[in-house]
Amino acid sequence: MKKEIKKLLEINKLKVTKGRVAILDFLYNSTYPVHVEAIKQNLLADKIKVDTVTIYRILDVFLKKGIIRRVEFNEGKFRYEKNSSHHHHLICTNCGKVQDINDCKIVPEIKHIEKQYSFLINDHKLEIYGICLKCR
Amino acid sequence: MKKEIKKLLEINKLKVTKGRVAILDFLYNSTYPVHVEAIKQNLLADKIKVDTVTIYRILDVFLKKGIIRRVEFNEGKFRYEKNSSHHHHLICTNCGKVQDINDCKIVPEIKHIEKQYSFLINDHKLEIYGICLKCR
DNA sequence: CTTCTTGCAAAATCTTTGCATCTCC
DNA sequence: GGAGATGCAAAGATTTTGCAAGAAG
Repeated sequence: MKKEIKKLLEINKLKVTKGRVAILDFLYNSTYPVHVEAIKQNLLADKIKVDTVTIYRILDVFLKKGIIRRVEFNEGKFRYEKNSSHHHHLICTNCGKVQDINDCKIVPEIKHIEKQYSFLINDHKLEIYGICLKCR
Repeated sequence: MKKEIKKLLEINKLKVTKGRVAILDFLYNSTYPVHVEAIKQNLLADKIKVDTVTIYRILDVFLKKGIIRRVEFNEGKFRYEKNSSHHHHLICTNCGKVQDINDCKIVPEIKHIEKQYSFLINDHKLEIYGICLKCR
């Protein structure tokens, strides 16, 4: 649904351009965080040519608007994902596959840490590393 | 205690050089993960000159031997820490300070995820972001 | 003395910046 | 038409590689 993508851009006072629509569409349909290179390849597969620099700039704008999130999985580069509800990640250390975990059950423990360490906690990330079913 | 550092190198069949001793000493006395640049500055403060390339290579060797660990906190560069017992990190998003959390109470939840998602889990990382006491 | 380690130079990656041109509203 | 977005070139930052010289055991 391209309409919803456009609406999302308009709500955020961003001009509707082919690059922004395509990137937002891709990120909103991906079930895990992706690299800039993966974004670029996906656009190319749809015959949409957008310079890498522009991709970075579009991602920056989305990040500032809070539309997306930026994460790192010890790979030396960033991944980007839609800023949906709080969730965590399962990462296969063999094939690199990333899977979302949607039910976070550690909030009580986080609250406990907040008290214990006198931190004002805003966010937390849980990454779980292992071997996926296919790679066994 | 430089002696223990040297012993650790010998146990791992690594030649004892001033760079290795100094870096290992620094990492074992730091209470949180540090950047390459911080390592370099620390060595310089002790009048120990080691090329940045050499620092990377020393860290690589330590990583392969399992003496240290490499982590990322969404900063676009790696941090390194001694490979001590399992623990997590509290990160101040204002001043960048990182504090270790030594008691991990989420293992039962990890076990549950392992079953639920059919992953063979090897490791997990919990990062908590907030504002530290000083920065409030 | 032999193997492994280091330094220097250079390159590879990923990301950011400057500026002129183009596009959306 | 004007503000904002893009492409291209170039630069910055972090990390890796090649090779000759040096140090450890």
